Amino acid sequence: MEKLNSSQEEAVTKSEGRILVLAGAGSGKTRVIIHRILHLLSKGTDPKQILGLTFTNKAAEEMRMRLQSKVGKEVATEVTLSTFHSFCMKILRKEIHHLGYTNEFSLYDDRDEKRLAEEVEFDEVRLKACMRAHNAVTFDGLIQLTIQLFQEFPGILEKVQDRFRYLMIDEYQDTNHSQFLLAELLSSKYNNICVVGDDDQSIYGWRGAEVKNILHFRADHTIKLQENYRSTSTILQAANCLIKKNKNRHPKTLISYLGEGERIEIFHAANEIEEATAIVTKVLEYAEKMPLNEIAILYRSNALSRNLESALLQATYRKDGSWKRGLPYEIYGGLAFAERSEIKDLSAYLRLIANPLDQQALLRIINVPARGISEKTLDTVTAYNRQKNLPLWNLLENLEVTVTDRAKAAIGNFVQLIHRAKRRFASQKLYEALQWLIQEIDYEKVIQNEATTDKGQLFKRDNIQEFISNLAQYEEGAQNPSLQDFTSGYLLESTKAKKGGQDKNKLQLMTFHSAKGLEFTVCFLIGLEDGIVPHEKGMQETSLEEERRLFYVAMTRAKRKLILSMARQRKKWGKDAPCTPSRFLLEIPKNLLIS
DNA sequence: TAAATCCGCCTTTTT
DNA sequence: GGCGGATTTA
Repeated sequence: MEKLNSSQEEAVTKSEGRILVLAGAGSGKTRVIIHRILHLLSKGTDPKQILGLTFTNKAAEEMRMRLQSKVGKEVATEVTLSTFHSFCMKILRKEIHHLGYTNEFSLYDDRDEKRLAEEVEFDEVRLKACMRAHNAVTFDGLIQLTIQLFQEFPGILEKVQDRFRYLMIDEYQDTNHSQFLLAELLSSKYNNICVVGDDDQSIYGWRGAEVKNILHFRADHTIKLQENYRSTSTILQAANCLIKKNKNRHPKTLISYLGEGERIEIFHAANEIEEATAIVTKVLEYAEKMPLNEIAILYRSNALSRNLESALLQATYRKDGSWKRGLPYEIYGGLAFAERSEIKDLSAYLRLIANPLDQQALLRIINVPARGISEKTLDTVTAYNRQKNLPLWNLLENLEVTVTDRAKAAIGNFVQLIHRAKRRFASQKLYEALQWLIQEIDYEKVIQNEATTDKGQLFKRDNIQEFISNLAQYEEGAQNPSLQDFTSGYLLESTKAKKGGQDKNKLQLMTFHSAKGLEFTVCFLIGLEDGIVPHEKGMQETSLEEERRLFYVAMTRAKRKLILSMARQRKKWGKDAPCTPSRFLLEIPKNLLIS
């Protein structure tokens, strides 16, 4: 695949105007984006004027690497390739003071936001006022406030427009309303915007993504990339037939050049246990012909991995002349590093030290470890603070509420602690101050309390060490290291659980959703029963289309071999329940299947 | 204040 | 069947 095909060529060279590139699964989307940038550069465009927005850091990073290999590091770093969120974060850290926040604002994650929303009884107006009082911004707020900034201060918008004259957006089918608005604002002066995506792979509607953005994009030119370089024609035909049933889509048909390949296997097990053991047996067969990480087992929901995991642990097989027990696997979708309680606690301390208005951070750790500030005391204090409309922190510093003497003393100690911490963080290395803080508050108490097993405690301590060294690393590398920058970076860079050892030779297990963008030689799709695929809560007309797209995404991950499985009976919340095959299976032509 | 028990729910999760 | 959140109990 050295040369670009004709539609890829067209997508690369149409560099002016509003361009819609409908990039089917496996059609060389990233390659087109990279070549587009190369094409712009070859015409003498200043790399600083090119902006590529992605959804994930991984995608941004991959693009940067591929660009770097073509034009070298120096030019590649001049091109801005970033996620929507970090792009907006950079702007807001400079300009948000125009909107009544300070540039030290905190980033609230979904839980922080939810808790606050409950507090104000889901009153949007009060919520927004509270966010400002806390000097905090939510994920989507990063984008909404950037829009607001651009609308209220056209001068700032124009500066940004003049800087970024060529805009490219990856995975455009996943944009939500504010991302759509942002893209329109950014491109409205020079009118150069190229959006790349696949409406058939829009699977995040439930998170606010709007397929209509890509379905109704006002395009000067639309280019369809329909040549697939990933899968056999059998797999593609099946996927094409399935997705054709959707009404809301740009019609397209993927074509394969890889030959027919083998037919799709269908396997109907008696129950979920037998399904799992049968799959493991088949995996062992394929494992003799290829590295394990070219094989994936995909499922609709995380709960379906359980039986597989136990079957994998029990699997016995011969390798290098001796018998082994337990097939190595890697499972995606554990708790992200930043979501772990010990990391959230320490981040909350850092957030509070950086931004005393950050009330969610304050409330999270005011009694962690337990220091005698009870829920009741907190209730009294927060009620008073709402009534007086004072920041909670100021109230704590200047306690004028009737609480018990014990509580008063405890709060006084806490306030002193934070003041001491502030001085520490201002006067020594951040990571050293953090080490001091962990000792000072005796966080070990929390670990012993929360983790009952030795293993669990060890895990938490490891995570904390990891967190400290992350801070040290950050401090080393950053231009102007700051706590708020560090803590929000943690949320923005979804640092997933550290990938297991360097041994890449592990079977891959993940949900359909997490498989998007990946490919495997052999794919098993399991639990293909009505109620799971499509999910029982997604059976209405519109969500059914998204469920179908999700199944389509899952099918098109397979390069050479696709195996579909289901059970006649499956334990549902502890009880056996009969199952019927997924209605989507009926949409695959029979001649492509074997059972 | 913390432990113990109970109740209600159950998807997917790019930042 | 199992987890998180709420409520009760020591």
